[in-house]
Amino acid sequence: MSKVQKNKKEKEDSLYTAAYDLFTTKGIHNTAISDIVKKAGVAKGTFYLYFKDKYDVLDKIILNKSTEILSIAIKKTNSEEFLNFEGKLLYFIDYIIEYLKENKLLLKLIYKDLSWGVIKKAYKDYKEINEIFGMFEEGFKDSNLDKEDIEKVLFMIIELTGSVCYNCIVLNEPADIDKMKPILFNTIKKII
Amino acid sequence: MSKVQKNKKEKEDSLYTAAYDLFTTKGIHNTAISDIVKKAGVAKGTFYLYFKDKYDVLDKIILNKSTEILSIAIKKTNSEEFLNFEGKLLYFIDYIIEYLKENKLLLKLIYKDLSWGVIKKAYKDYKEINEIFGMFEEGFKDSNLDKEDIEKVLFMIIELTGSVCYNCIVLNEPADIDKMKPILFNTIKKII
Amino acid sequence: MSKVQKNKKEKEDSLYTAAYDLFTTKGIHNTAISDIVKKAGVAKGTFYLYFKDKYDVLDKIILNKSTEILSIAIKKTNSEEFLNFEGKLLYFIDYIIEYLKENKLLLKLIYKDLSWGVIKKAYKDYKEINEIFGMFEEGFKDSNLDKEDIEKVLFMIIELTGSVCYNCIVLNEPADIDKMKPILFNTIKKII
Amino acid sequence: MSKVQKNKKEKEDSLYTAAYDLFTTKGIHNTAISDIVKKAGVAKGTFYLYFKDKYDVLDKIILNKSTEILSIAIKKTNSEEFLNFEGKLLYFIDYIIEYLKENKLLLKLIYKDLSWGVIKKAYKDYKEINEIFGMFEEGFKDSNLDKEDIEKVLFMIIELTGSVCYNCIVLNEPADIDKMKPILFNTIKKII
DNA sequence: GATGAATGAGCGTTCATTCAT
DNA sequence: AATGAATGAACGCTCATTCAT
Repeated sequence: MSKVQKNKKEKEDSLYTAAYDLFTTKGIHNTAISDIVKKAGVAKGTFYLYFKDKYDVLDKIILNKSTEILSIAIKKTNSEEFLNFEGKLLYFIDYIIEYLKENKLLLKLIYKDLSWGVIKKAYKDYKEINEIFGMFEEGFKDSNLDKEDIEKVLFMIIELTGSVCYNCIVLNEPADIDKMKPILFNTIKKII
Repeated sequence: MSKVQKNKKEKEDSLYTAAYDLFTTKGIHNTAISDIVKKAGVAKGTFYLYFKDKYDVLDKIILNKSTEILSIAIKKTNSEEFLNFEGKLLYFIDYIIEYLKENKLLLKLIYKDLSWGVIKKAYKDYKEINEIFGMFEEGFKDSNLDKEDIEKVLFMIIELTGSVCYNCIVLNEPADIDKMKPILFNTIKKII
Repeated sequence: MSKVQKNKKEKEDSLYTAAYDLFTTKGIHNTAISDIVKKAGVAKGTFYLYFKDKYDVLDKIILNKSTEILSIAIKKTNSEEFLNFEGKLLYFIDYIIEYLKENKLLLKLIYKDLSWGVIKKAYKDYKEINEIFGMFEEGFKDSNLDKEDIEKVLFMIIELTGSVCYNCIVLNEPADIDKMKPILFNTIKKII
Repeated sequence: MSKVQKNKKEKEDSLYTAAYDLFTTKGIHNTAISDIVKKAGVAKGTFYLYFKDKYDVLDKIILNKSTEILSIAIKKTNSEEFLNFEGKLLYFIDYIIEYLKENKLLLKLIYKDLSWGVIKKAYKDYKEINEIFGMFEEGFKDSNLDKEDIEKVLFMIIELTGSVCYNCIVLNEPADIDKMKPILFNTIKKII
């Protein structure tokens, strides 16, 4: 990588980092582009060399972070041995919950704008996300559900888990995440 | 009600209506207070006699509309006869889904800011919402779940239904709501 | 006029005056709205209560000033006695030339954006401008030209006079206005 | 011409062409230097190797194009035979009008900034433009006008023609150019 | 209670210009 | 000679909020 290329990468990265820090601490609404560039230590115009507007950075951050989490979780899950699919899935979900428990601000940021569409996009572009679908299909191979229905069940489990995480971790409603987990896991067991 | 009081009520109502119309059609972000007062046909200063700011109206609208929907649904459900609790619950949920299907813009508006906290608040203040909890507790009376756990299950069913409605009706992801319904109902059956 | 109305008029007038002064001295391109409001002694937002943007004030200034000049000139001309139409027309034109000679900056400002369309607009709205057309038609009543052709001749005389004024007074090209006048007048005599 | 010099010429030409295209289609105000270089396919810095700023290219374009038109018109006129000076002059003017009728965008671009000064400059530098003055002086040799007055008459005819072209072709005011032509030609006949 | 003119901080965005490569 | 990433002053414009009437 040339010196110029390296410098560009550094600027872009510092903008990402600054935006992420401000979005999570001050909120998206309260973060101005001038705040981001000030924190990143670059000129205002530089921002527009890399991003269209505030929501452009946000979208890219959400996609990156979401993919990162799922990627780590699936990698970790695949490195372990399980008796059955149920155990594997619950381990995977538990890993994500524990991760988000430690990254409350990240959870707050990504949940509101994380949609099934984003996940589907990541699924196409990233090998690791693809593996989640693979794991899920494998787990359901003995059932009489077709591929589309399996996807719908996965969608519901993800949405349910996401909702529970957001409400319990961020809002502490209706209960603490640790108190909620057994019920959630029980529910997921019933679903699959 | 005196003439003055009636006039006040009219102004407040016109502000509510104008705000609701603009929020649903133009979006919250793109609606300014000046837009609301122009549409409502009142002076700018008048807005501040009734509301703190834009988000104050929004919160009140969400609370009102949410309560209204749930209230209608529970009233309708109570006017019918059912063989068992499962049938009753699914009828109740189906009614809400069908309602939101017809009111896509409303769904879009309330979902993003509808939290368990709002529902809990409505539950304390409105008789009809209270009945939903009553119906649910009644349905679980034979199980060995305590009151808190029952509430958690209800919470999950509501969150799951809300997520499915938002994704399928507003975003059409991962499938049309009518294609998703059987899976959702099946899942709810498994949960209870 | 109420106090509020008077105050509004004052603000608008001060914006007009400030804009005119800056446009003529610094040029349109080099005048920012912040300059105008600073000079006018009002807040930035106040500008937008009265005008759409910089070019909105400009258009209105051009229309006002143009109408004003023509209005004064026709009034003055009508107060004098003439042997024939030719004398009357040349007096009218001479009056305008002398006026613009004393108001070089105004000439510079209005010429570039003064079009026949603006004059036609003023002709419909202002009684005095209308009289110019009347005077012209009266002068041509013995010719065999129809109304439309008379208008075309008037148009050419105005354009020619305007061009000569701008070039000779503002740019001093190809000669001083006083040296050019005889040729211009001679030409106009030939035209009518 | 060396390869390097050829390359330089190519770059400069592509900048001219790009600027001309953008000025005529998007307008001068709405064309940024970044637009020009993008269209020309050169780097931003390269622009400054050839031009001072946006108005530098503009001035050069106006001078080039104006000279080009006049040059073609005089060449064409000189290749024809005429009974008298009047016929020759009107042919010359008509040629220019027809040319501008087909090049509305060019007319729009050059008119606003085309001054007698530009023509005088071209007259000194370009042989063909010089011939126009020659033709004119030749045509007036029997009158008792001195050289300076002849120039003034020429100036007025050019300004009048220019005004009529701009208003009738670009703005369609006060009439279509073809409807205006007879009156214009008649007027010019009267002037000379 | 109701008004709406006035405010001005603050926003996103542009773009001519520079200069190390 | 050519590049194009970086700059940052400057801009137009918005809009929540105030307050004299």
